[in-house]
Amino acid sequence: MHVSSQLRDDRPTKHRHDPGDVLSSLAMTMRYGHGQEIYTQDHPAEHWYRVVSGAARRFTVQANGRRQIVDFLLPGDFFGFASRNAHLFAVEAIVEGTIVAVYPRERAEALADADPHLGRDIRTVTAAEIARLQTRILILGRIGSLGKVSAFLLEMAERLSGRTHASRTGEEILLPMSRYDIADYLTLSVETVSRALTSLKQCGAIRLAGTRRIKIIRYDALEDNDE
Amino acid sequence: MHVSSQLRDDRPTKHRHDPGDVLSSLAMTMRYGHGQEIYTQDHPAEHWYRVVSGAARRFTVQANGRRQIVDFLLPGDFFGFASRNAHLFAVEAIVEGTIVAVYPRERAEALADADPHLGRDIRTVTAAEIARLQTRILILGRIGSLGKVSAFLLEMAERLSGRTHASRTGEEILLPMSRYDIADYLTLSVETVSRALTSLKQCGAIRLAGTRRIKIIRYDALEDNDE
DNA sequence: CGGGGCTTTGAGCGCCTTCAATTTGGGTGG
DNA sequence: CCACCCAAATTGAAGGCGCTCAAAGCCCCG
Repeated sequence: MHVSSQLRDDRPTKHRHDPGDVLSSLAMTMRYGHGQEIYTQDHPAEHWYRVVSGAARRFTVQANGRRQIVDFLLPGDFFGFASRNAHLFAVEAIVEGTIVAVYPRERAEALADADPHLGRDIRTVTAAEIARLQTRILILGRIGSLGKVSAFLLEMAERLSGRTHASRTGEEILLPMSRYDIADYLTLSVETVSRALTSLKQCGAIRLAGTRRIKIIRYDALEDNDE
Repeated sequence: MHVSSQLRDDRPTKHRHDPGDVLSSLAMTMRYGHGQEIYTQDHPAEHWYRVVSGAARRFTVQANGRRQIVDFLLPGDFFGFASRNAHLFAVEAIVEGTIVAVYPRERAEALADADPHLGRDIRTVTAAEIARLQTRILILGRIGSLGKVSAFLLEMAERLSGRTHASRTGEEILLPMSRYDIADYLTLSVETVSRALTSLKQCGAIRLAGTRRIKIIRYDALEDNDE
């Protein structure tokens, strides 16, 4: 299955000075296979990153062996700002052929020092990551599997289909991640995720074409699952 | 009960150029009473903030009426970076007499434009907030009430007692928040939080003096609750 | 066409929630 | 200073929901 077409970064540019453009002189683009690591936990934080196409998961493996996915990284997302010294989490590509732009941190910082506009852009980008994580906490904080899965679908629909929150055209989305990934993202078991999806399908809120093509039929039905 | 003595900001300064010092020329200090709001949800993001003393909670009230606490803000924590336009969450002081430094965002940004060093410091501060939120996701992602409450106690012990992770002197910590706050922070019911604390007390991991003075006896016992 | 991983479905159980009652403790006014 | 008061905290009992264990499809890829 090819997901790259769905995941291509074709969002409209919001700022006149796109951080990616200004930084592009420093960028190396890397290509990763399915499941390939981009960096590991405790790896020195020598770079900033940006997903160009594909998708990745940021995660950690806890002492009990359970894998916790901190968040998913989609086209346009910057990542790697978390720490000044070493990364707290590992990052792996999810889909085959994920393209990531890599910026040497020291030189990027120097560039930001010289260009206040870039500095502002970077603050904007980090603020966006903070907002994303805070939204994530809300999803995790939900109780009930239907609420979690519903919120997850709404989040992915918004982040995958060009972030245009208003344009709920009901277009199909193509999930780049497996049920296991969703489970470790929502802190649910795989079985519960599967049951929630079939439940949503049977009540007419979504339509499933294959396992990863999902069309949201009734947004209100998903939003009403708030407990 | 007076908690202000415990919560005074006496952490050692890590950086030569403390962002708070450089920004201090812009700072207004505000004082808030118990439960008083610092800003509300959807309030225009016109300021940056820093907790000087006391404590605050960042939260939202969901459609089902449940209150979700996104994180606690303790002395030294900056907050308000989340969005460029409007705050996604409300912030309230928890303890009586909480002191908060307030910086006008536009002028602070201008100052950051002119002073690359301040720009870096702000990036460091936002990176710290990102790391805090990511750690928070790990705590929320735990399953089991003992694991959540244990992780919460370890987090608070580290953040309240000078962030010196190594110095596990076993000193008492004074929780600034109620059981209800802890419950809404961990997505548990108040009763479960209470039961977990008594359970930890009875197995000798912690000692309770009153309801908010907690002494951690055996750190390893708390860390072993990782599921 | 066969294999193996991913997904779905089923049954029983444990843990957290809910509802309810009691106790503790901090704050206030006499 | 003490008694009162009410919110916060604790404890108990019953039920629901998601997890675990188990097995059967489904689908992609060789």
